[in-house]
Amino acid sequence: MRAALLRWFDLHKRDLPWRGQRDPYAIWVSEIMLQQTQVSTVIPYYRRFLKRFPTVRALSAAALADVLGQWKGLGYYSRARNLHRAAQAIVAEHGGELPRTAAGLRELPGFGRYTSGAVASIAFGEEAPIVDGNVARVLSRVRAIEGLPGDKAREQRLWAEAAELVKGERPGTLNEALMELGATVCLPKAPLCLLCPVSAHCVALKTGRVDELPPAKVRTARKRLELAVAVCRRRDRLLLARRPDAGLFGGLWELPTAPTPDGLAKLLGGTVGERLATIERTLTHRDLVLDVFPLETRKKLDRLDGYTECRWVTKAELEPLGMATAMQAVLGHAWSEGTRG
DNA sequence: TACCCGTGGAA
DNA sequence: TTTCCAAGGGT
Repeated sequence: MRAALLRWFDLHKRDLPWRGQRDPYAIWVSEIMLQQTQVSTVIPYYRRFLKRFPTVRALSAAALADVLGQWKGLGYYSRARNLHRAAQAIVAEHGGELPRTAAGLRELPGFGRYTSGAVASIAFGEEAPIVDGNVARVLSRVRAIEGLPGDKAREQRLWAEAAELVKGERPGTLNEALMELGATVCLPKAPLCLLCPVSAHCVALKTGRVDELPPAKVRTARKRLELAVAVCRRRDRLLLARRPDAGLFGGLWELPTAPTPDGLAKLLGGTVGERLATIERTLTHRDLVLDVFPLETRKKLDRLDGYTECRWVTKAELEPLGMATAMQAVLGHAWSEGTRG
């Protein structure tokens, strides 16, 4: 099975920008960006990021605000904060070089079990196993491993199988091959078993259970989160505020937000006008509803309760700030509203 | 352990 | 339109 995977990968692997070079830093960046994010989404971000921050030292010397600005729109922003923190730790404690083992990497922020194994195997050739969504699906089928995602016995079995499989020549390539197979052949629905290099080893195929393995994750219903957002303007500037580092949209900039319009008046003073727009966004676990209001106030507003800092910015100054996609949609309305009257 | 954290592609 | 879920980690 191992030989079949490697042979298949050598012939059929996609040509991706982080393949074909051994810079551990570049491999690391790609692994972080690819967490819960599809390849096609990552590619432009990866290129821009490596151009802007070409080395660990360059990243560690950058301001977090610039890193979050580069990450804008990619989601799961704690990844960017942890990447930056880890770069600083690598410079401060490891002479600017990534630790070369999974165990060493695991100590750094943002390196969990998967990412440590991925970087250690792909960049440094360690026989370190990985189990991501792709590998879990492939191994569930090939070995007919039962249980729901998250089930402890199932996870343990998957990691044990992955650990067994990675031993031997080219462990990093073997890991990449498993993921590539899951991403392009062993698909969640309607897998392409006729094209699969390991179909002869696949218990699920042999027993007609490909469609029932692995079982879908049980998902809880999304919660509705409705917020009032203030468009507070002075000449050609809007009032922006930066959220605390932890939690939803952590460390990102936004128009000041409160649970209700009254809450906005309390936060900013002044008078709330008629609703300008409502923006709805669906996140994995939330239905986000943003009601946008104009607000006029004469208060000084050089700081705001619940925010790390705030700033009056022009459209040009706003461009590089880290910001969630939902808030960028709100800003579209805010600027167009201003040019009208 | 259970829950939190974004976004977009695909069917 | 809705649902799934993607190279997961932190708390």
